[in-house]
Amino acid sequence: MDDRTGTATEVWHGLRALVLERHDRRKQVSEALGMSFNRIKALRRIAAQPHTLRSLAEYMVIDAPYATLIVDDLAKRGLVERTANPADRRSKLVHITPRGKAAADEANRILDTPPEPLLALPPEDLAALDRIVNRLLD
Amino acid sequence: MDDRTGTATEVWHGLRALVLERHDRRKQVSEALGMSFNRIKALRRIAAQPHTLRSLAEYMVIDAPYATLIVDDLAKRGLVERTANPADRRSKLVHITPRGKAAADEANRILDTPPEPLLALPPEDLAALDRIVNRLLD
DNA sequence: AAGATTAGTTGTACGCATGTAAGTATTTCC
DNA sequence: GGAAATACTTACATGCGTACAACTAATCTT
Repeated sequence: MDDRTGTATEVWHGLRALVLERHDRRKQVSEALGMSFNRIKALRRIAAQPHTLRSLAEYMVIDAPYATLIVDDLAKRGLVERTANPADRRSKLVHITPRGKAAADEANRILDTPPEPLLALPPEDLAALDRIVNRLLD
Repeated sequence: MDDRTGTATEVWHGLRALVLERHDRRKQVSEALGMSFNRIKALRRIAAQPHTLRSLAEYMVIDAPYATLIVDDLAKRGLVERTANPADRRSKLVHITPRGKAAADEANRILDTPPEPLLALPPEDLAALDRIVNRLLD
């Protein structure tokens, strides 16, 4: 392993530690909303835009029966609703309810709040990080 | 939200996307080793150094019965062994076997390999990222 | 030495994630 | 118009993660 790969490995290790260990909020948000993280993931997705069960399943990388089960659960909680899809009467559009929107907002608030050390970074470091992360996502 | 917080939020979002979505290897490593990610986490920890069940449970943030279950499973696979703890005969030391070490190495190889975009970064960006990530971990 | 504490195990229970099979309604393809 | 494909649902099975109660063995406290 050359020096370059060594540094990259160290950086990758650090990034994983930050996101998966040091500042993981998945348990916190699950407890706050009283549902599994997978339910929350589906809820946030539906809050962003209505989905058919099929497109939701694709996004979540789950099978159709499990998508049905998750939407059933969210609907039972009053957070989403199934409506007819005018474009294809086989499928149904799942969209967010006001209560669901509030719950999704709360989840996003918890998940998206940057960790304190990130806010404490010198402005030039934060700017550099922003630029580099965006490059990595390209 | 001021500009600073806005940038930090965007960065945090990007970091989460990189680690949790774009380059998540947890499923891959689970399939490669034929065991759940939690088993692999315990295996890697024991490979790094022997642990009592108690210290393993503490590290994993699980309760004692589940620690017993995980170690039972790893032992059944021939990856770890329980030995007497000379310092305290109530407890047992769980240490890695040669086969377990090989499995842990394989898991680490998969998990620690930096994503391609990280390796493709200009050297000065990689160095800056290394410095900033280490600062975030302080 | 007796009682309290600690380490580990066993059993039991429940929710969640995942997969498979089978069925209905609707649409698409020929 | 009939066959095939698609969207969704229902039912069932299994492994995993989490929690709690009860138990044994060893150690610590006083």
